[in-house]
Amino acid sequence: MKELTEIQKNILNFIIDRITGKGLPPTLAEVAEYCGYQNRATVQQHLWAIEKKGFIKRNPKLSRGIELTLSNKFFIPRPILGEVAAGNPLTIYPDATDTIELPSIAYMPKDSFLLRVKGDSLKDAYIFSGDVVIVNPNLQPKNGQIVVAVLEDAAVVKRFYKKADKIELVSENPEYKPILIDKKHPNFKIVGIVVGIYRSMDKIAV
Amino acid sequence: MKELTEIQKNILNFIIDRITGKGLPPTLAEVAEYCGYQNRATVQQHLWAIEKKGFIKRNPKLSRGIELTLSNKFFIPRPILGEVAAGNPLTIYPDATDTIELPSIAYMPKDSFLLRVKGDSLKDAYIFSGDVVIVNPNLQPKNGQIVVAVLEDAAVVKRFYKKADKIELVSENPEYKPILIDKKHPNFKIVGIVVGIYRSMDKIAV
DNA sequence: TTTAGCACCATACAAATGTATGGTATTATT
DNA sequence: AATAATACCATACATTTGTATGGTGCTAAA
Repeated sequence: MKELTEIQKNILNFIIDRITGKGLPPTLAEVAEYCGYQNRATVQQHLWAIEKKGFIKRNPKLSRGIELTLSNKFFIPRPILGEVAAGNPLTIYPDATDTIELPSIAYMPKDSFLLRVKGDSLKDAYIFSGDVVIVNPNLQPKNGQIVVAVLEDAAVVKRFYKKADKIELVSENPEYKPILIDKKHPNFKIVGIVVGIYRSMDKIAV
Repeated sequence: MKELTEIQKNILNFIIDRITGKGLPPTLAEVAEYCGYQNRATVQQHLWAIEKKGFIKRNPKLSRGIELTLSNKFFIPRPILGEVAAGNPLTIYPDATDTIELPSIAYMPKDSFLLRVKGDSLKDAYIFSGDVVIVNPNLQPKNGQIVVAVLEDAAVVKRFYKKADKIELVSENPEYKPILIDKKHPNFKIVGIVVGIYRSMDKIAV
């Protein structure tokens, strides 16, 4: 399978976003608008190139007839934004560091993103180093939910508990002590809520 | 939510089939063809009725702009083939016993299927009761991989090890003893390999 | 008896959609 | 120097698509 150019990658990612987000492949016009093109013929040519390289399949004459052919449609490559500490904080990298083949059954709400967990402070919540967590930034955290938070420019994954005027972030692992943060702490922000985890088994298989 | 008529149910099922099967909602013309109608206006009226009763949402002017609003527009109930024992064997039921809320974008690949794990014999492999495992029946098992096997009409999830003339299926949990099976055992079959697990977090959140 | 809902039909129309053709410019390879 | 691939543009065309309007029966409720 040949490599895609940067522009082709960009278009393919847009198509994947639409399919996994809205559940609806885009029309040529929608791709053109996203890319800022003045016509659909340019998109047509890009799609033809992407199809020739084997990443999509087009159903001729059919509106929105773009299918993904990635690994049998079962897995969709998605960027991992960075690594997040379950134990001690780590920085979230601004650019994607890695990609994972995420199963298409995994629920990816709009705007949500992936982080790979490092450390074992959540092992009693059955989340382990190497697991990929799906983070939804559009939800309000409830007590007991597992959240991703940024504290002093570093990210942590912990259980969230709301107290009178403070927020408590606790690890399941008793080795790590709970963190207490004032609600008005300037360098604290809830990034999102962990809505699911995915683990590929080939890491474990010998 | 009002009841649908038989015809409306039929159309809604066709729409769900298309979305979950092909990943593409149908056009009015495709529904009309499926129903044997001579025109799209009839479909339009049916869709209007189905939308009025709250089962779908239409995006005006947008081709294939039919969204499902069942429980949450992201999720569609899908059958789980059965429960599979990580500890003691359980039968795989021929009919769906339960449904999992899968994203509406979920194309299930032709042969793969889902099983919900019951029991704790795999807890040292970090698979827990309630997790959904993704099973691929088209792979040859390698030593150390986690497989789904049928033994005497019951299914188990265990680690696979190939011996000289026998197959050993072991649990991670020492409470359960390894199973040794002759390769030519008549009522033994490897169903597939666990390629991944998916866990929705709202089960765990308090 | 009137009204409402259901289940179709036919026809018409503007906009959207995929496709086709031909053009320009840049870059990398041969 | 020639060729191919990439990355756009403009214009045109036949279908497809969603929508609108109006009509015919039928059935059940008010």
